[in-house]
Amino acid sequence: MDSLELSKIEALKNIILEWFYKNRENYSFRNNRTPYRVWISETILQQTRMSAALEKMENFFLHFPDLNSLAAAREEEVLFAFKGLGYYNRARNLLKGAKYVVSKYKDIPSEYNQLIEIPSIGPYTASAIASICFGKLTPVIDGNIKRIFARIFQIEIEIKNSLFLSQLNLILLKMFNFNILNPGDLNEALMEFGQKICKVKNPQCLTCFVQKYCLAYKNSSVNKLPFITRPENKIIVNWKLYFFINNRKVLLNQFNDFYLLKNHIGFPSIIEMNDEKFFSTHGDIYNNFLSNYKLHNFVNGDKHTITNHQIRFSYCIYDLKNIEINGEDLFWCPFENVENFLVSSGLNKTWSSVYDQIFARGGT
DNA sequence: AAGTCGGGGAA
DNA sequence: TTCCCAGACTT
Repeated sequence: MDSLELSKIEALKNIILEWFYKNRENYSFRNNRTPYRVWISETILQQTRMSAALEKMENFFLHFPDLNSLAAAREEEVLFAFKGLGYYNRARNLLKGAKYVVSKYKDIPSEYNQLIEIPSIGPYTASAIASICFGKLTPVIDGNIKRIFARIFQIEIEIKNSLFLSQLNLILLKMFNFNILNPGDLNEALMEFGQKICKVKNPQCLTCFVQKYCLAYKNSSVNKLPFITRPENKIIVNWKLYFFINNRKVLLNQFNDFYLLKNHIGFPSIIEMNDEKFFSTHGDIYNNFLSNYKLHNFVNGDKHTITNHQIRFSYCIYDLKNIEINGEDLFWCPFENVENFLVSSGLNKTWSSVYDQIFARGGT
């Protein structure tokens, strides 16, 4: 039985690798594969669609072409290079990681056990760097890998269950235990197979070259696998924004411990959800406006999603001419520079439409 | 072990 | 509308 399993795993490995070498995409991040570039590209790809990641990756490398330039950066610069990508702690942790590597190693180490100690690098990224850059036999586990093996081997266990992971690791251990010339290629082949053929929706089973090995196909359970528990419904959030205008400048607010987008720069805000309220600032602006926000007329703006929050933006515009502002977390910013401070897509979208309105009525 | 953290493309 | 993606970190 075990020998049958082994020969099946070896056949799978060979057939997927063969497909990969004929059909692999020429993604830009596959050029010039230094450990630094692999680290950054794999981090940007986390939980991010390929097309979106590809656009932003080159921009990041333009700002920070190598380890030392990243390690020397300010956090706001790194955050801004991550503009629109989401999960912004990835950016902060990249900076922490770069500083850590520079101080401890000077360059990125080659062993999995060293890599995983680096901030921002978890099991997936450590395995990716070790295999792609250093030829280590470290299988990566991402959503693709979980899906294709759950299907091929009919693993009917919820993917967050540790039992699922142990079964998957057993298979991967066998697959990566053969004489493999380039384990990095195998990792990428498995992921690309999941991305292009064994897709979440509309898997290409009828023409799939793995079909005869696939238990889920045999048992018509492809669309039921893998087992994934659905997250709860999104929390409805009302996010009220104040746009204070004065002489073609708008008042920006450094969020500190706000409810969402912590440490981002935005506009003075109130977040309402159920019976809870959160205020983005607590100085004069809070006393004169935010504390009595229900007296003001807010106009509905865009909808936006942040992880498990469904956000409804609304806003009002005030001319704050001749009013002094106190608060270390507040500052005036010329209209044309605002987009250099906003990182989140939701705030960018809202500012863009508000700016258009102000411009349409002649500016302020 | 469970909760947190963005955004957008596809169906 | 709903789903979920080349995950890591905190609690």
